[in-house]
Amino acid sequence: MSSQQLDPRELAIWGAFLDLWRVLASGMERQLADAGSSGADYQVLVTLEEAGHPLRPRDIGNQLAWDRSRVSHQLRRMEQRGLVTRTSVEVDARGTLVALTAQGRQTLRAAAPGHVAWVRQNFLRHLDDDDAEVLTRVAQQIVDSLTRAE
Amino acid sequence: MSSQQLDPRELAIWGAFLDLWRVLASGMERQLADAGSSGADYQVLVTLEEAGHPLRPRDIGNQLAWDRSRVSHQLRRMEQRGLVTRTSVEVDARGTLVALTAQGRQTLRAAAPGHVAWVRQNFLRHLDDDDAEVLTRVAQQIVDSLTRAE
DNA sequence: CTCGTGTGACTGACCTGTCAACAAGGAGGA
DNA sequence: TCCTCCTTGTTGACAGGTCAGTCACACGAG
Repeated sequence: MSSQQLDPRELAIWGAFLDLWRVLASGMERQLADAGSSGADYQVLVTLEEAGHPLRPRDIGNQLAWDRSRVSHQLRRMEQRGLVTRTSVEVDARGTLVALTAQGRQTLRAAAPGHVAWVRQNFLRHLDDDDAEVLTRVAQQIVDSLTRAE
Repeated sequence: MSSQQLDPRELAIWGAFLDLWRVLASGMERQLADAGSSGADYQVLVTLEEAGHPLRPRDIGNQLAWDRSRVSHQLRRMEQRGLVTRTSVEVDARGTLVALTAQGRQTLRAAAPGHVAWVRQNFLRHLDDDDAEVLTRVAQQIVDSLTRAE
């Protein structure tokens, strides 16, 4: 029942999931690279575009569940590449406002359709309604459980 | 049918999966760090232990689906930390043999039970037989599809 | 034999992510 | 006011990963 090793049935499930994880991660990253972006850049760009207005690093971090340090490093790199700007004008003197540049918006527009098509083609297409229900329910349950446990 | 955005139903599925991915990755990495290891170290240690004898970097790479460069960097770091040794004695003069050290074996023994328990507690526990069947089937199908497409 | 091609492994440059430390600004109570 | 504590954001050091380039060797065709 609780040995030191996963039994074959457990291993088949967990191994299949790990393989899925690996090929989806590398495939998605490759697709975004072909479109001139990257996973991290894309997530930040989408977050800013959907908000419709400049955001503080804190809000980006909350949205993506990234820690402050990661957000800061990522924004510095994206600023150097001309995708976003940071301005310190703010009510809270600690704060920074991060805004999309024209180039950032254009990078997002160039990458988004291919990304959406990739997700449909390589993930959603393989799920019928019942599969999708199972996957969504299980995923939410695991996320809830792990999030509450923190 | 094929708009530029994911519709709400698609987004619920894909978003749930991305969240699952994120919490499992960070949780698993944290658990292994608490046990004195890391995801990359652990995979290499398990591969070597299960083989039961020293392996060549090529074989480790094939087993884990890592490229040669990644394997080489990882082994260099693990050798510096005393987890493995590399010896150049070999029939094929290009080859290297990678072996576990006592410390490597001990690190694995210290990490394995907690890792297995973590996978059961945070992943397998949430899947009944039907869920597991759906997940395994879908994962294999997606992996096959993406692997063949390379 | 030797030439060409493929394989095994390493390295350096560079990008990404985590952690710990830090600086500096708010916010509230004694 | 002053003290304390929390929040925001940055940075440096480091582990991890990808990519391109390099070197040595293996091996079959001719």
